[in-house]
Amino acid sequence: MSADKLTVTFAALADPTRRAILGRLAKGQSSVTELASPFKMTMPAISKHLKVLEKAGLIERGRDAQWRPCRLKAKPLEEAASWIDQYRQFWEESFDRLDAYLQEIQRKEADAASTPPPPSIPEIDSPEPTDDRQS
Amino acid sequence: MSADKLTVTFAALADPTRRAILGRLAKGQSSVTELASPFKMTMPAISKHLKVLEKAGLIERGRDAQWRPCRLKAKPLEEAASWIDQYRQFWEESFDRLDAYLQEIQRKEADAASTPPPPSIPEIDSPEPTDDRQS
DNA sequence: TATTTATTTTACTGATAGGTTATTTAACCA
DNA sequence: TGGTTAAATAACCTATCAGTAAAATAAATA
Repeated sequence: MSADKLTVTFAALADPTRRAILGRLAKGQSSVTELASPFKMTMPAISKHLKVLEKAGLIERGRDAQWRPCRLKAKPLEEAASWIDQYRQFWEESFDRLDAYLQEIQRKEADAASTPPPPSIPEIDSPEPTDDRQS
Repeated sequence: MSADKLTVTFAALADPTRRAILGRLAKGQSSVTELASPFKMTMPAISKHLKVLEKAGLIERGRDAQWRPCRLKAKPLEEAASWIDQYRQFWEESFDRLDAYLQEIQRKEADAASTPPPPSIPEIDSPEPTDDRQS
């Protein structure tokens, strides 16, 4: 139980309905019915989506009489953003060329066998090789 | 078929094994066997993860004799990063207080009924209310 | 050509995700 | 109190996911 936070966060974001709900909540808190209105799905379906978002810490639910106002809690997005940001260099143009070059070097060295890895490839804080699998 | 790119990207990232694979590839291209080595799972499992990453455009596979070297292609991460970045204001401290204030205002106005939405809440480019559901 | 190495594909399994309808809970209102 | 509105829960269905073992494919090598 309890996969790591990044997994839960990304999984929550991997659904267009849930992303749209977050988009709506960015404009201010909202009731469940109001959140549901743009969608062609039933309330229980929305309720489930909200539960996923809540478990990911992306929303918080209060109580106002019979309404359960939802509020955006963007903190987990910070973690997600900074994980992704590790890779920024890889999508920036200038790096792409350097990358291609370094990888070519690396391939040749591998062929020639031995010799330590190329000079100083911008090294990424290896996202834990995750011996973490589910039983 | 073909859910939108963000969905596919986030879904690909919502797995620690796949994130670790990307982490490994950030250090340079790698064969499948090499990628598999840190994990306690079988080759076909890794092969499937690679297929998910490939379909998300996060890796590219070449051919070098019997090896299929994988390379990181970080472009989709850019899109993901900029989607998340819409919410940056919401996790930054200074905004949290403003947000709480604006949401309180908004709640009171809702109670009083009528009157258009509060002044100019930092508005987010509403991530499509996604009539997009799967058939 | 036969064998080995690297990888993918196939066929299967159990668990989970996303949706539904029907029912229940909670709070307000007449 | 009884009725209405808001939302959550339960029970169910189907599709997809993450893994497996076994077989097939592809290329190098003896």
